[in-house]
Amino acid sequence: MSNDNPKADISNAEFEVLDVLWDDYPATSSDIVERLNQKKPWHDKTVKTLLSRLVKKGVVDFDKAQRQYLYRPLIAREDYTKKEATSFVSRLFKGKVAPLVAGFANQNSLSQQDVDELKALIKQWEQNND
Amino acid sequence: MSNDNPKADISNAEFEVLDVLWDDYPATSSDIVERLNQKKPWHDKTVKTLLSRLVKKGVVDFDKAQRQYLYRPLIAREDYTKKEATSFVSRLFKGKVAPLVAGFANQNSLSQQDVDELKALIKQWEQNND
DNA sequence: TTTTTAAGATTACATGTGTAATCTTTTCTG
DNA sequence: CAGAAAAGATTACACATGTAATCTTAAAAA
Repeated sequence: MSNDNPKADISNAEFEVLDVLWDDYPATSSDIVERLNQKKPWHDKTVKTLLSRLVKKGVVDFDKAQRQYLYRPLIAREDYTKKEATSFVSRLFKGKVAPLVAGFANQNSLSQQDVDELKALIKQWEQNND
Repeated sequence: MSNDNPKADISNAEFEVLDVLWDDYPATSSDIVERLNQKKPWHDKTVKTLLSRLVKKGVVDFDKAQRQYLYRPLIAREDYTKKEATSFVSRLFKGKVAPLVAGFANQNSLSQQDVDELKALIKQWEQNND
């Protein structure tokens, strides 16, 4: 069954499942359980429940392969994270990213690599907006 | 009653209340309701409930002034947003801010001002980490 | 072929959350 | 002073979420 308009929010636990699914798919529920168990000691029944909820919410779908299901995400990780980031920044920082980055900076959570990447982004941006 | 270790998560609705409280405090519940109503059509009973929950969670406290309460936050907005941002970025972007900013950039959500601020942050950072 | 197993479906259940309504008590108002 | 209004406390209630256990069914094993 497919759902063309993914709705509803994805809960924290559901996100963890989606997260490992994004890493590599299609995947069976056992695959997913196994990957999750590298990090979270979740019961396989729990993971199945979360998968079902994701399917019901229209963000994951599956194809049947014998008696197992092969799950795959219906939304791209980048689209999801972009949307979430936008809403997060809008809620907590009035839509401005700089203050968020400032928090990282004054917390010593910025690495040289982060800074290099930010500089590259800025250079790129300036080329497009001269 | 005061609670020295603010625990528990702040829900979305609770955050909205805290958000306007941060804007100016101490404030009575009516003040808060009024400010919120600039944006959200929330019933005053609803706001009271949210305030109570914030108090119970130890993130807001109050002093009695006659029969009204004067509410004030027990945590600073900056501390809260910093913590939330860290956990958000860690969950969705493996802890790296740059990819988050990249999402904004390629979505045309970066303004000249954002870029200026980011450049200033970077300059600052480089001075501290030469 | 009978039995065991394992996949997914269904059910469970406590706690959180959104969204108030009602209750209690204390001050205004007339 | 009696009644109305208003502040906070308590109660309500449906839906979401975390976290599974049980049920059903089909496939694999003996």
